[in-house]
Amino acid sequence: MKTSIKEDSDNPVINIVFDTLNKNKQALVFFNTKKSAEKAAEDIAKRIKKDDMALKELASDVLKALPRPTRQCERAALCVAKGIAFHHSGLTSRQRNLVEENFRKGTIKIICCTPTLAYGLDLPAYRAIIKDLRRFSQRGLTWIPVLEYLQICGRAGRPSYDSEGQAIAIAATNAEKEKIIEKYINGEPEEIYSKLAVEPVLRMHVLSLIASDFTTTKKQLIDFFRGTFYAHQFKDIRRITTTISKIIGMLDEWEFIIRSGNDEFQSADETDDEKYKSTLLGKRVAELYIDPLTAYHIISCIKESSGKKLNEFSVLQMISHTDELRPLLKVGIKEHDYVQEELLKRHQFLLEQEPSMYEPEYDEFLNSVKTALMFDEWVNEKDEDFLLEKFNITPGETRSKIDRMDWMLYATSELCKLLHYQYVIKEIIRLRLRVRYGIKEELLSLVRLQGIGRVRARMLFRNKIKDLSDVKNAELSVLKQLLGEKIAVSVKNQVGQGDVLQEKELENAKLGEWE
DNA sequence: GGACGGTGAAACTTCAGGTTGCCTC
DNA sequence: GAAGTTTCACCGTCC
Repeated sequence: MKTSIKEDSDNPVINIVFDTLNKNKQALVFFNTKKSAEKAAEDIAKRIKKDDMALKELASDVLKALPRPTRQCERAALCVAKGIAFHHSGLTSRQRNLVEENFRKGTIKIICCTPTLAYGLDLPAYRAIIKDLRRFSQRGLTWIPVLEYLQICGRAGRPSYDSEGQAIAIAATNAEKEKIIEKYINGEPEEIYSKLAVEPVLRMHVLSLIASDFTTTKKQLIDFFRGTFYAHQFKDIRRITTTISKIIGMLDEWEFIIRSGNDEFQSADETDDEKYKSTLLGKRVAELYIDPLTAYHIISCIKESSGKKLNEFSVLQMISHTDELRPLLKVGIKEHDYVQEELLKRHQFLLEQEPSMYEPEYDEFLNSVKTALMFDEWVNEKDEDFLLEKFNITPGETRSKIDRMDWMLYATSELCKLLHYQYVIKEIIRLRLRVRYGIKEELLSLVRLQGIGRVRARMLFRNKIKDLSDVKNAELSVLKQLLGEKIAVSVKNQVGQGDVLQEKELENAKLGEWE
């Protein structure tokens, strides 16, 4: 099928987008970076003159997704006001939902996005326009997999909305056009490969198989993996057996499992009868669903901490330096000195051995320090806008990092409980609440109230209402002025009935017990 | 003559995304 | 590898 598109601009994306708009249809445009998705949305929005009340309201919602708008919120709102949006992991979840909902309603006509929108969403796009088929990787710019290309094309003309759809790939040169036709249109999708033999993945599976008593001997363990897709695909169980041996050794050394039978774990045939049992600690690690290596890292750091000075940076850096927090914030060239200076100030609080500058892992270590510094600012009540300017982390990414830090702090507190590290548990629980709310210590008691988060708690505190008894003593009229009628009444009820503290960890974390 | 501002070329920098625990309304 | 951003030299204008 041939379609001709008017070329009003030298930018093919803009031409196709306006052609789509003229047909009164909607489109998703895929880019390989967040920046280019945002820029394209802005370029398109600038060319649209019309104003629409509904869109203006929507733009204001997008702008107000955070207590203080970031420059990203401002850009997003300006685009949305013209019916154009960008969509990537950096948006807050509220903004993402607004964009998706309004695209579905037809209020938003065009979304410029990264591959976030390629998976799982059913949207009424007539066209999927693919601007970039190459993406930066460690080997430079590489072509995206055919499977991903097909996934993106599948976004156009969803059966629930349209009877047909178009996928348009943009080529910069003739050679690129040939390549696209050959690789993506006439080519075959890649084989799917099992990633089971990768150590971190296997580590978690081996421990959980043993912890759940699903496999209790080496023979059972190997039989289990013999039945997996990995074994089916590679027809070679030897490689996986070697990795399993290594992992069993580690899990044993870290005291997550106990072996009995043979002392040595050499090859499959000799020691088939070796039996495994998880320790209490190993069972908990498996239940917490964290990488055993992470658990070991945390446990060794906490062990090290006895007798040492400990502060929030200690714990934040310890957790930032785990696989679960990846990808970490990258230390840019210009930030190098700043991060190192800050590290020097906090050196005594480090729980792990600092790698030498000349070791390859030093960069990742510095990244973990930068990530910890970002969390440190967050628990000292810096807002998303500040974090975006200082650490170049977008609100959406901030949120996802906070959620993961929250989960890992929970896991850490559970491990400490099991190991009877009483002196750190309370600190960790307090820190977890501070991370969750983004608050300093002094607001901890106020955020225990429902409807009170970092902003309202700070407002109360500034007005000399510093804890629950102050809330109790405060005039309702004063609270109403500060919090609005509904929340003021609810807060009063909560202190009156005294049944606010239902959450178990909050119960444990009662201020009195902390000191 | 010097401060200031505009311009454009060159140098520099950076680059997608996601699941898990547990709890409560 | 490409696009966006920063830096810097150069030039013209104004006081």
